[in-house]
Amino acid sequence: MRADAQQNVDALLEAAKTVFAESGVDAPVRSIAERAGVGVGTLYRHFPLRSDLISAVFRREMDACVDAAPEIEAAYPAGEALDRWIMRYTQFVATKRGLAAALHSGGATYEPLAEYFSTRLTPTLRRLVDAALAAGEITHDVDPSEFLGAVANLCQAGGPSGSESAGRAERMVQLLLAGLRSGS
Amino acid sequence: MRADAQQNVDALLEAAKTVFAESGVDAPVRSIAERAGVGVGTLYRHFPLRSDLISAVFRREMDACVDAAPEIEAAYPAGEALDRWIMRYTQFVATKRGLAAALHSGGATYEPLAEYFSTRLTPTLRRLVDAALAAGEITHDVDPSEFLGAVANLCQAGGPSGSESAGRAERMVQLLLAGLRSGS
DNA sequence: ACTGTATGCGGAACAATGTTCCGTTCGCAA
DNA sequence: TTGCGAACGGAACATTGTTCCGCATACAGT
Repeated sequence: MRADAQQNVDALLEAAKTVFAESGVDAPVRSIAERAGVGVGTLYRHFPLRSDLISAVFRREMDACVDAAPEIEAAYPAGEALDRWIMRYTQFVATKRGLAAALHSGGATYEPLAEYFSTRLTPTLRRLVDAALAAGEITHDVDPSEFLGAVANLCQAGGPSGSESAGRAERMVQLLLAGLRSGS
Repeated sequence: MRADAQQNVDALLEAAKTVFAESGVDAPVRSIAERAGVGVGTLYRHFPLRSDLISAVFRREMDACVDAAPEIEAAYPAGEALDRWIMRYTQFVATKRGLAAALHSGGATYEPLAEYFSTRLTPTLRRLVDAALAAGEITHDVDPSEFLGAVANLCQAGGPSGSESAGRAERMVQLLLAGLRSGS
């Protein structure tokens, strides 16, 4: 790869990270290209699909989330470890405005993102749930993929008018976790 | 109101209902106008905000959901009534592709819709929850507005690749309901 | 150092869609 | 029957995703 190309890729990733944080993943492509100081053609050359750019930006943080699991597992009993990791995950998703929506848009556009998402995160949750079940700390099993999707959905901002989102997502996720423990 | 205007409003509502069911609430405005046999100008005259059209289309069904509460309350014990009504609500939201997303888009565009949504549904859930609490059938209180928002979010289609949505939303909503009953 | 070429660049051009505007039509009341 | 103002239709404009292509240039080979 030519040196200038690599430079542009880096600039694009940096710009995208900033713009996504500011305006969510639905931010206009042009604004990203502009902030990176390149033309839209350049952006599309390196990231033919919008999801490629999103994937590239969030992949690192997803991995960080996965990597946090082992130490949480080591430090806490199975049930609490599950809770703590899910809250860690919740905070990750909650701060990425529009990530959840993109993930669940249904369209094939975001398939690769969702694919990577599941591939990395699902096994981690599977292990945590199995451990908690074995320890008898939760009573219900769940499909990890479904659960991750559900939490991501709950993290979406907004809500019928009144309720400000501060803590809303966390509370609902905790309710979901509580559901894993309810009798029968 | 002139007779032809009323006719067009009806045609637009009918067309919108069909198109929304087919393609979700994000369907192009033109396609609705076309199906109704009117120009887009006419559509915008009667429904200046996109949300006005959506509101008008779904208002009736929301009301039906609210109206279902009393008979459910009369027929079942408080706890089960809560469950049944929430599942009724879940099915309503789940079949309206994009409704939840619109509701939670955050933008002021959908405020009136969300407003109406909350105004009608929140008091209903408040009553059901209070009754279940009083009967000791659930142990946690929740903010009705938050809970309704959470359920709507869970009803959004899709999910990280693998999981087909058949029953996914229902399962997660039931987990949420179970959370209301968990110890402490 | 020089040069030729393939790689990469920028942005104009195209397509889809929401929204506005205005000349024209037509329902309805006098 | 007639006149007016409400209502109509769709062209025009704005925004945004995506493609395409003429031009610039990094880098290998000499």
